[in-house]
Amino acid sequence: MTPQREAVLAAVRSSRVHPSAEEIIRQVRTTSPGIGLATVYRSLDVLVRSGRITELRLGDGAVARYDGNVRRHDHVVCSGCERVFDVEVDLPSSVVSAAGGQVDVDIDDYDLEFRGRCERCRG
Amino acid sequence: MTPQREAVLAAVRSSRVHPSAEEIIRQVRTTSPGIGLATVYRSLDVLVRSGRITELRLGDGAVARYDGNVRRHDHVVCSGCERVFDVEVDLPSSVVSAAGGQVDVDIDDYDLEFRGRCERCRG
DNA sequence: CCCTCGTTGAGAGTGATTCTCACTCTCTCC
DNA sequence: GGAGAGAGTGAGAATCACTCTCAACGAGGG
Repeated sequence: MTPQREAVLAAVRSSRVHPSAEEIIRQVRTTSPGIGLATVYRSLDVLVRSGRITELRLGDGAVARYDGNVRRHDHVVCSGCERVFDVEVDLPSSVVSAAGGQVDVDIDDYDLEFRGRCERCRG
Repeated sequence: MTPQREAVLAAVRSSRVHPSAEEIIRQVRTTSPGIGLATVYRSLDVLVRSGRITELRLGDGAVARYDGNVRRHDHVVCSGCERVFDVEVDLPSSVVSAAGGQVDVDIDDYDLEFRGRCERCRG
């Protein structure tokens, strides 16, 4: 762990908004002004591979977002403002086994993303 | 609907592999050799907006894939070969309402993606 | 000290997608 | 049975998020 990687990790962990790489670099540069773009991307990659953060592809999937919460959880995305909220729901194992029963794949994980309108974006 | 859009729609509908734009253009050019790349992307956009096909972002989300099956269904992605399989599972409405109970969002849809290893990629 | 090796920052490169623009086609509407 | 308007097209440039390359740096071991 180099100071740059620590700074990136701290930025992801302290954010509540599932930040993109661009938001992370903006935050990190407030404390480490000289850090390079490539270093941030490399640090994110290292942190994802070592299980310290997770990478998310939400909504249209165009940009990667990062989550400092590595406990299993799911997301709700507002289709108006694209904000992302964490939720903890229990997917019955019968659902997973139902999926596994339909194709010859050993399922070991899943991603569940809900979509809707938040209170600000309704009406 | 122009001939180009018909050709793109036919290519997506006839494919069983959730094709990317690149795979679609390759297929479409076998019957419409002069079609341009931009036209294929524009046609895909029109078809998605009109609900005739759906766009998927699976796995790392780097490339968009398209699905001619617009009935609600979910996907299993092999983490080895990245092949995508359709499954029809029933997410209990209690799961959706549990998610909706945790955040102030009116949830109207969800995406569920399973990951695992297919029979070819095991071992 | 000095060497090695991993890491860094800058900037070029990449791949998927989108934009721009001149051109064409298909409709009206005289 | 043109004329003009508007949508759609193909080619190529542009964009965007990200990844690679490379020279320089820096900590640790001998």
